[in-house]
Amino acid sequence: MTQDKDPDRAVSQTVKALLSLRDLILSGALQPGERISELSMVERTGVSRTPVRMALVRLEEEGLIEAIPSGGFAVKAFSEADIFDSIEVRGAMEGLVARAAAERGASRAALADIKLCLDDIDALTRHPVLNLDHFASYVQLNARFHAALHDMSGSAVMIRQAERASALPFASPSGFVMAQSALPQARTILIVAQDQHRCVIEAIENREGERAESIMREHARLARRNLQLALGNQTTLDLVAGSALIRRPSRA
Amino acid sequence: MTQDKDPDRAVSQTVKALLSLRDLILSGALQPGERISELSMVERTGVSRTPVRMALVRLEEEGLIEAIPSGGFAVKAFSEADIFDSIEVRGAMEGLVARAAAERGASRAALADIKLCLDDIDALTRHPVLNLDHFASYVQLNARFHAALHDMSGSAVMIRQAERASALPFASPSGFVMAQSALPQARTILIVAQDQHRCVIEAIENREGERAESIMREHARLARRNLQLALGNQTTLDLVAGSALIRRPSRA
DNA sequence: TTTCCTCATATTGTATACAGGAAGGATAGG
DNA sequence: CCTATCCTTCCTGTATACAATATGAGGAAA
Repeated sequence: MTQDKDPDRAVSQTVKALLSLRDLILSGALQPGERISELSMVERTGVSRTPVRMALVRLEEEGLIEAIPSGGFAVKAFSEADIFDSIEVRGAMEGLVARAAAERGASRAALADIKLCLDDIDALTRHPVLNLDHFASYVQLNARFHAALHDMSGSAVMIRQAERASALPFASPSGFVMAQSALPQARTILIVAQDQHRCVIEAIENREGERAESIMREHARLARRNLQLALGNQTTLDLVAGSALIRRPSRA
Repeated sequence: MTQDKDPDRAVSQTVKALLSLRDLILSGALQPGERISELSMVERTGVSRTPVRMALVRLEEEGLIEAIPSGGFAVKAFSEADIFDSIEVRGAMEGLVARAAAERGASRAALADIKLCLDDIDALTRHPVLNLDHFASYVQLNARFHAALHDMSGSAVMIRQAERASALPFASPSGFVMAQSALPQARTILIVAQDQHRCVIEAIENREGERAESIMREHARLARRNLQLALGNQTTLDLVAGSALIRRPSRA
C-alpha cells in the first residue's frame, strides 16, 4: 500500500538501475576507488547502458561515487571525518528547517500529525527490551519524524535541501540506528533522541527559533556519537549499510 | 588562461549542452512551466539527445528544472520567497564552513591567499565611481573569495555542499551584484559586503567560530536585501540573470 | 454550445551501434 | 633485472533507432 512492490513492472529501468547500483555499492560488492564498469553493471542489473548511465549521474550527485577525470565513475571511500562532516551538514540543514518552522509558525495540523509520530516512538521505547524489529520500526518512525519536520518549514527549497543533506552518504538520521541495536546503551540513546524530538517540537510550538535550531544540531551530534560507538567494534560496524566504504585512518 | 575558451573543441558534448541549456533557461527563452522538448534542444544546441538528456538530469539536480510526472522536464518558476530561502540556505552552509574554518584553524597560506583577494576588492572599491566593468570584476573577485572561504573549512564534504548551495538558482554570492550596479546605493553595499569579508576572516584568524558563522549568515542576508532592491524596479531586474523565471506574487 | 471520445502525432524512455581514446600487458632494449 | 614502448583490448561518450505512451486536435453526441 505504501508503494509499488513489483520489482519488474511499472518501475522505470532507470529507477531499477539506481536502486541496484546503490545496493551494490553499499553492500561492498564494488571496491572503493575501483572504476565502475558500465558493461558489468548492465550484466548485474539487467538493464541497458542508458539507464545505468543515468543512475550513475544521479549517484554522483548523491555523493556516493565520483567522476574519474579520464571518464567513468569510481566508488568513493569515506573517512571518519567525512562522515562526521556529512552529519554536521545535515544537522545544519535540519537546524535551519527547525528554526524556519519555529519563526514562521507551523500549522496546527502539522503539529498534531508529528505528535502522533512522537507518540508512536514513545510506545516503542516503552518496551523494556528492544529487539531488531523494534529498531527497524524505529528507523521507519524516525524517518517519518524527520520528513515531517522538514515539511514544517513550509519552504519547498529548504525541504529539498534538507532531504538532499539527509541523503548524503552516512548522513541519514537513521544511518546508525541499526548499529546501535547491538550496543548496551541502545535504549538510552533512543530515549535521549526521542527527548530531543519532543523538545524541538515544543520549541517550534513556542516559536523559539534559536532553541529549535540548536536542538537539531545537537540531535545530529547524537548520530555522530553513535558513529563513534559503531566504529568501535566490528559487530556493530557490520550492521552499518555501506561499512565497506569506510576507510579506517590507521590499522593499529 | 583561466579556462578553455574554445566552445567547440576539447569540450564534451554534455558540457556544451549543459551550458547551452542553462543559458536558454536563464535568458528566458523557455517559459517557466513549459515542457522542455528534447528534440528542440537538439536543434538549438547542436548536440544529440543523449548529452541533452544528461544535461537535463544535472539541471534537475541543480534545481533549475523539475521532472514532469508523465515524463520529461519543465522549467521551474521561482517566487520571491523561494529565492529568499535559497539565499538563506546558502548562508547557513557558508556559516557552517566559516565556523569550521575558525574552529579547526586555517593554514597561514590560505589566510595569506584570501587576504590578497580582499586587497584586490579593496582596490576596486576605492574607485570613487564604479562602472559596469568594475562590477564585473567584483563578481569575479567575490566568487574567488567565497571559493577560498569554502576551501578554508578543510572539509571536502563541506566544500562540496557549500558549492552546491551556492549553485542553487539565484543563491549565488554574486547573483544580484550586477543588478546593484544600477542602484544609487551600489557603492555602499559593496563597502558593507567587503567589511563583512574582512570581519569573517578576522574571526577565523581569531578562532571565533560563532562569530564567523553569524557574519556569513548576515552576509547572505545582504544578498537578500539586494534582491528586494532589485525586484523594486524593472531596470535593475533586467540585469538579473534568469529574471524571467521569477514570478511576482501579485500584479498590483 | 459544451463535453466526451477517438485517432493521429509527437515525445519520452530504452536499447544498441560506432568511434575515439585510455588502461594494461607483452616485448624488446638497456 | 629494470625500463620504455608498442600493441591489443576494453571502455566510455555520443548518435540514432525503436517502441510505448502522452498529448492535443477534431468530430460526434447531448
